[in-house]
Amino acid sequence: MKNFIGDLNKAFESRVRLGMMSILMVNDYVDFGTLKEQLQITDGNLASHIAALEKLAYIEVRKQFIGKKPNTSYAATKQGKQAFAGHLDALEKLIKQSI
Amino acid sequence: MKNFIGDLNKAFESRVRLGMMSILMVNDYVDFGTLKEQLQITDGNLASHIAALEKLAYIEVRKQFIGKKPNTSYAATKQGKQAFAGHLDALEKLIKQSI
DNA sequence: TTATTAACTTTGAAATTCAAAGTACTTTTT
DNA sequence: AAAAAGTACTTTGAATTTCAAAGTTAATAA
Repeated sequence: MKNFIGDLNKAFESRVRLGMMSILMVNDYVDFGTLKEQLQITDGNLASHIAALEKLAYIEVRKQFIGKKPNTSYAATKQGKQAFAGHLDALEKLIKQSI
Repeated sequence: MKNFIGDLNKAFESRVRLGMMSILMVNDYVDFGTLKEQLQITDGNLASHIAALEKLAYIEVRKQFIGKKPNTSYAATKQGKQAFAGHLDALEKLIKQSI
């Protein structure tokens, strides 16, 4: 009976950030509006989760204009992907030992 | 790009409760001291997480004496195992779509 | 010029998590 | 017999986290 919870990354404990990273693992540059829609949260809430992941350098921001509209997009950094993969690893181990 | 975070169970967002349930999925009746040692938390903290899961009827309590020492043990209920399995399912989907 | 849109920031409240200390009851040690 | 220790808590309060709502900025559209 081993204990894997020590390998879980605190940054990904929240379901919102779990969802965000999951989306950003397979999509390069997803914009604010899309994230908001996918995660079904208010923009203030999303902005603060983004800030948390950005502070850890797990995601990066790209600001541009599409046509004449401002568009902010987010992508997982290499570090972010690595960290998230590690978290998923820990989750998988936990799942396996739970079966 | 589907979104699976809606299927995650809020009761299992905390790593402590995640760890507890993971232990109780494969071990029938684990006692307070063992859980405390495995999870590396204070007894007050453990007690409150236990209370949370008990309130949801995800775990049940058995109080007995072993020799002359009081011994309190916990087991996952059927509902608890079901709920946890559902949570792990959601996590697995999230993991799969993140690869 | 007023309204709208995008992407925030700020504020504050609610919820969560946690450690520390206290408690009750018993057993062990001195 | 008295003091110390163990088990399993409960209570308290503080720190952290999460969240929604409202306000902000800057640009565009009506």
